[in-house]
Amino acid sequence: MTGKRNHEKLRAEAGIAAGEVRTLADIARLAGVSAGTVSRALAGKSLVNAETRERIRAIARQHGFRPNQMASRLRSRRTGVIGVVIPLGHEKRQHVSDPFFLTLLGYLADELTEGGYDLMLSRAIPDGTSDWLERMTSSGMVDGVIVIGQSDQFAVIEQVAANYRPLVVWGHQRPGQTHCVVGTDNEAGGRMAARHLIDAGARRLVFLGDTSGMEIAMRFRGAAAEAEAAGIPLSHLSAGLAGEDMGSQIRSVLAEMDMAVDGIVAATDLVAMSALRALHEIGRAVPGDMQVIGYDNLPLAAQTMPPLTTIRQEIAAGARAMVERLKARIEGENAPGLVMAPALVRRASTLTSTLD
Amino acid sequence: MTGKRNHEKLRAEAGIAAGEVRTLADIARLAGVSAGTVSRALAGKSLVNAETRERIRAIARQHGFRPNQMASRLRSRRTGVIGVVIPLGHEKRQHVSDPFFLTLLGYLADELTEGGYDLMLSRAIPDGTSDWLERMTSSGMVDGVIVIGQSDQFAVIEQVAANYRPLVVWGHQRPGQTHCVVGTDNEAGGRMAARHLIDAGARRLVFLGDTSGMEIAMRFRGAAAEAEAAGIPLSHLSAGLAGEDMGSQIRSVLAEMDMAVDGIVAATDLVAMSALRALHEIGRAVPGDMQVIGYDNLPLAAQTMPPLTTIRQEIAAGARAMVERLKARIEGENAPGLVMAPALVRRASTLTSTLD
DNA sequence: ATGAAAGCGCTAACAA
DNA sequence: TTGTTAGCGCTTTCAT
Repeated sequence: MTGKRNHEKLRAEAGIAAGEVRTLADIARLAGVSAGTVSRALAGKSLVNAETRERIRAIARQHGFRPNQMASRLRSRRTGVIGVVIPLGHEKRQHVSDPFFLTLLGYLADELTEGGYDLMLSRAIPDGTSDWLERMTSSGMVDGVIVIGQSDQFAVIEQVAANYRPLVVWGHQRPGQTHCVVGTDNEAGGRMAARHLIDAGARRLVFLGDTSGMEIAMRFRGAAAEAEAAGIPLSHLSAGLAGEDMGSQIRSVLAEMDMAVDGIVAATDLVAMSALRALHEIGRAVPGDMQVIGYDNLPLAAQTMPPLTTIRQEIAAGARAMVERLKARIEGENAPGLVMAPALVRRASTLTSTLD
Repeated sequence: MTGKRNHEKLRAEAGIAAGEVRTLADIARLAGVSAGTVSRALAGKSLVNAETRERIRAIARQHGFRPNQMASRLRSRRTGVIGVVIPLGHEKRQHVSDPFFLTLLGYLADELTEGGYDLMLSRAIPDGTSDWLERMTSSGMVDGVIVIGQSDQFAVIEQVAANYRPLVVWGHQRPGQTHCVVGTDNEAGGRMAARHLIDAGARRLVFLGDTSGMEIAMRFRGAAAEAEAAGIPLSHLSAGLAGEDMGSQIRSVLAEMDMAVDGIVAATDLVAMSALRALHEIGRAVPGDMQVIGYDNLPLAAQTMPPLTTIRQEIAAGARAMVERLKARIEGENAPGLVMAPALVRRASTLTSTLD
C-alpha cells in the first residue's frame, strides 16, 4: 500500500484534514456511487437517474465541492480558456497602459465571459524571438489566442499563425498576410482625418505620433497621401510622444513650430488631448488658430475642451468580431479577418467644413 | 544537413510521423532516454547530465515542443496562475470600463508577470450568492485570487475569505474584517478633499457620486464629516452618475442648483471631468465661480482644463502591495492588509488655500 | 442507469 | 545520473 501511504503524506503536506472532500471520489463515497456517476451527475448529463443526480448535487453543494478544472480540462482536452497577449515591443515604458488597449481588453473580457470562456492575460515583452507568443499558443493552457496590437512583431505573428490556427489579432491588415486580423482601415482613417482638416480650411498640417507601431504608421501614411494630393504640406513629429510627459514635449515643439501650421492630425485621442492642453498653455485658440483631430473616439474625447473631433474605431464591435472569429477558428473553420471602416466624429476642435 | 537527415532517421525508427511530437514521451523516444529524464532536462534540474540535457533541449527546440502546462500543473499541484476578479455588482451597465480598475489591472499584470505568474481575468456579475467568487477560488485553476473592488459584495467576500486564505482585495478596510484588503483611506481622502475646498474659500459644497459602492460611500462620509465640522453645508447628488451621459445629468443638475454652491467634491476624476465640461457649458468659471476636486489622480487629471486638483491613490504601489501580500499568503503566511494614506495633488481647478 | 477501467501528459519518489 | 512506477483528479468508453 505504498500508493495509499504516499497519498496521505501528500495530503498531510498540503495541510488537508482527513475526511475533507476534495475529489469526485470523496463525493462518490458519500453518495454510495462511483466516481463516474458523480462526474456525469455534476456535468448534468442526461444518462443519469434524475433522483440520483439531485442527491449527488445536494451532497456536492453541501460540501462546497467543485470539480478540479485542471484535471477536467486535461482529461477532456478542452481548456475553455482564451489567452490574450499584449506585446509591448515598441513601447518606451514597458507596462500596459494604453487606454485603447485596456478598453478593448474590457470588452474582450465581456465577450469571452458571455461565451463561457475564461481569459488568461499575458503582458509580453518581445525579445527578438517568437517565444513571447508561442509560450501561450503551445502551453496547452488555452484553446485559442488573441493578440492585442501587432506592435513591431508583425513577422513573428505571421510565423506563428502559419502553424497555429486559433489566433486572432487586433491591428493592421496587410495584403496577403496569413494571420487573421480585426481592425479598422487606419490608412483610410488617416486620409479622412487630413481631408477633414483640409476641407475645414487648414493649409499646413502636422502629424503628431510615434509611427513605430504599424497602425499609427498607416494613419500617418494616409494623412500624408491626402495632404500631398491636396498640395498641403504635412510634417511629422514623433519624438517623446510615448512617454509620461508628452504634454511638455508637445508644448515646447508647438511653441517653436512655424506659426503657419494650422492643423494637427493626432495619432490617438490621448495625443490630441495633450496637444489641446499644450495649445491652451501657449495661448493658441482651438479651433480658431489651430484645428485638432484625434483618433479612436475614446469616451474621454467627448470630455475635452473643446470636445474633440476624432476618427472613430468601434471597440465593442471589434471585440465581438474577434471573439466570433476565434470561436470559428477553434471549431476548425477558416474565419477571415475584418477591416472595419473608420468614421469621422465631428466635434468642436475643428471648424465646420466649407463643403458641408 | 547530416544532422537533419540523422534526425529524420531517428524519427522514422521511432515510428513518429512528422509534426507528431506532442508529449514528453515522444521527445524521450527521439532522444533515446526516458520521459522522466526529459522532464528533468526541460525543467533545468541539476541532476541531469549536462550533455544529455542539451541534447534533449535541442530536440525539443527543433520540434517547437513545450510541456503541456495543464498536465504539469495538475501533477505538481501548483498552477502558477492568479485569478483576478472584477465584481460588477452595483454597476449600471455590466461591463468592465472603470479606468481606475483597468489601470490597476494593467499594473497587476505587470507585477504578476514579473513574479512568474499568469493572470486569469474574470468579470463577475454577482447574483446574490457567493458563486461568482467561489467558482474562481475552488476551480483548482489558480494559486490565489485578487478581487478588484468590493462593489456591494463585502459580506460575500468576508465569507469566502474565512475558508480561503490566498485572497487579496482592493477596497475599503473595515475595522475587524477578515479579508486582506489593500487600498487607500477613503474617508481620510474625502475629508482631505472637503478640507481643501473649505480652506480655499468654498462655503457651500456638493458631493457628486454614486455611493452604493463602499469606497465612494466612505469618501462621502469623510467629506460630510469635514464639512459639518466646519459648519459648511454639503449636499449629495448621485443620480445618473454611473451611466454613459453623466455629462448631461450633471449639466442639468448644476444649472438648476442653488447658485450659492461654490465647491464640488467629485467621487472620481471621471466625474470631476464631466463636471468641468458641464460647468464650462453653462458658463461658470473654474475655479473662479466654482472649485472642483477629483479623486484618484489618473493620468488624465493633469490633462483637463483647468488641470484637476485631486486626491491621489497610488495605483502602481497598490498593485505591488497586493501581489506581495498574495504571494506571502500563498506561502502560508498571514499577511495583513494595507491602508495607504491619500495625498492632495494641487492643480488649477481649485484656488490656492488661504492657509498656505 | 451505473460501475470498472483506462488513460489525458506530466512529475517525483524510489530504485538501480 | 537515469529509468521505473505510481499517481495528480477527472472523463469516457465499454461492459453490465
